[in-house]
Amino acid sequence: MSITIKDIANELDISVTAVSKALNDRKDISDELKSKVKKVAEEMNYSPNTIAQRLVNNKSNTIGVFVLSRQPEEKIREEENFGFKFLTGILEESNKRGYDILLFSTNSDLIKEKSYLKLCRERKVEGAVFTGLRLDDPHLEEIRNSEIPISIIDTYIEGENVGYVTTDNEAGVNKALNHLWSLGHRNIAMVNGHKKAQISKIRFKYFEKFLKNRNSFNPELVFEGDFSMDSGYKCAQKIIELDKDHRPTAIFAASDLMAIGIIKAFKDANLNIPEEISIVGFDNIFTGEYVKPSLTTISQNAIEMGEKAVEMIINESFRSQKEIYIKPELVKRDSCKKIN
Amino acid sequence: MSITIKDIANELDISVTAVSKALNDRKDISDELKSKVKKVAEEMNYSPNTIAQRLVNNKSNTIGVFVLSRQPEEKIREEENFGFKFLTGILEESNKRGYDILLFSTNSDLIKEKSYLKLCRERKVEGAVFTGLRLDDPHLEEIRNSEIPISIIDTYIEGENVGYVTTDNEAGVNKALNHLWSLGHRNIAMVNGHKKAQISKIRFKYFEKFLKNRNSFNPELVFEGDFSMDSGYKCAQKIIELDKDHRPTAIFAASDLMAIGIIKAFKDANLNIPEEISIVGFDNIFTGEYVKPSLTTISQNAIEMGEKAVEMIINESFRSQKEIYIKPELVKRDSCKKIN
DNA sequence: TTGTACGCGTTATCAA
DNA sequence: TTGATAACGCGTACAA
Repeated sequence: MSITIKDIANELDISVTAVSKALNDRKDISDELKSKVKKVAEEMNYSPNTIAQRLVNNKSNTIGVFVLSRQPEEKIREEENFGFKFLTGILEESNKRGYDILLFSTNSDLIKEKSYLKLCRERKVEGAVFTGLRLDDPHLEEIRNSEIPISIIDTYIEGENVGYVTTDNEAGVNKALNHLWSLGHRNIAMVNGHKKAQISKIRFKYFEKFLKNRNSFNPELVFEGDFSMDSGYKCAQKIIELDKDHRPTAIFAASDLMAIGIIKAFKDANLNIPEEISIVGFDNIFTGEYVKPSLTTISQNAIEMGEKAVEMIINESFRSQKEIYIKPELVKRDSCKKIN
Repeated sequence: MSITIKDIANELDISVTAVSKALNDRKDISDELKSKVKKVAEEMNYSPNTIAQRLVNNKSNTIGVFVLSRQPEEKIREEENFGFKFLTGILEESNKRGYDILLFSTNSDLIKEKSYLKLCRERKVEGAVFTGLRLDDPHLEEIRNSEIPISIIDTYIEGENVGYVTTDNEAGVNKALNHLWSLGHRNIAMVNGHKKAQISKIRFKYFEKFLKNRNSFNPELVFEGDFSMDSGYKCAQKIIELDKDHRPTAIFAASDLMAIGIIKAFKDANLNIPEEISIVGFDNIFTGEYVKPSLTTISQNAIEMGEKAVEMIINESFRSQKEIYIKPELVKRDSCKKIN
């Protein structure tokens, strides 16, 4: 049994009210008593019971976080989990502001039998952050109607209490394609993520727009992966099978993992990169710098995205701004080459 | 204001006690009432208030997790954070067993002004998992004397309620060195982590033992890094500066990040790997497969380590076993070569 | 300035 | 089988 304010009150032979007030530095209590109480509390190694405080204050000071996996679940054990990148920002921002982070896993029974929102409501979290939310998630409608403030990274959902933090995908796609275009590429393929991720649709939209504006869009050069390395590899194989005439000179991949898979496939087919084909990825994961050739990519500031997601929930003024776009950067490395 | 059992009681004109019992499937209540209550609860979209439940049951069902950074803090934003690997295991195991995960960040003010244990006590967590705990941590003594069950990944601390989960470092070091030894290497250097990490000391101990047993230990070939890539790079520079006669033919690095830094340094000095020198890392991070040459390394099963850390806390029988060693594997890739 | 009494939402005890 | 009451630890009107 731990020490409570009652124990302190008994020790000093005063009321629990006095102790509570003293510990909370209320001004309707003498400095003398304050210091006496604090001293004894210290001596007795008292820790306030947050649970009781939360109950009486009707405030949990907690934010729920759902790190779902963008990639297929069976692969997150091997590959870099991009979702955790956001977590760094989420964590620091929350703790800095005095909020606890309650973290939920993807494939727990918890989530399978209870909805995200039920988990949140039961714990009285004051907000929730989602990463990796898919469009075929069974609880989407519920999120839309949430009475709890929610911010979702990389998935836009219309809803009173739902905010959106994402990379400025239009800027990102344009930076990638501008880079390729300026290198002379006119025949550009896209290896996209799966359709269950909204960013796939969005990135495709801007991809299409960019090339259509330049009369260079070819729907046959759009391939669907699932963000994983494997899927990139498989899409690349299809590209390799194309007639030399129809083969694109460059590929824009919607994730670095897929880009790495693509590089692998080309290597396995004894085709050199960037000589045979140029590749641009998306994410700027750590590994991208170390593949051969090193990967040109669009860098997402995942940590800042995590921070903003939290800010949006906590900060009232922020909540009026329900869409936040983080600027991406083009990271030039060696997987692209000027066309001759 | 959310719905409480009181609201349900009013609605049905019965007592809150009856509602509570019905919702908890107590057997001293009629099936008829049970189903009636459950139906109404459903209709009213009732969610139990976990906070109140926890207060009255005096059970938080929560585990605290501290992901501290093994690498220097300023680098975790760029480099792969190995700590998050453990998190996957911790999360799934906890949620599976019905426990919530409360996650704390490294450099929050929270941790700076309050001790880890104070944070835990206030929140009444039933156990805590630490990763990346350093030997110069100011709260070490407090952890040792913790009244709350604690499991620490990769740092052994003697203490009534303190458990230890780690890779079997002796096996790991031996696998690495046996591999090099069998390739003919006799002049082997070590690039270790900083001394603030216990695994550094342990890995060094077995490194020394292995080579002393074979009369091949040379203390001048032991270098101290800090697990980061930079530090590996710098240690490698020192090795490169050595006379050709004294230069080792192989390096064992205590982390893959350092190993990658080493590879970089050698490349920058126009020295080929594995021709000039063989390298074995530790961790098996994702990137290791993609550096050139790909990195031979000792694979840690971080996910299993996370799971065990949680099991140890929750499972009573497990807690009697306070040390758990997870088997590492040698992953042979291209950074080692037979000596001629 | 201090203390009494009540309530937060829930469960447990015991009486009806 | 059901319900009144107390309790968990704390904060807060309001009274003293």
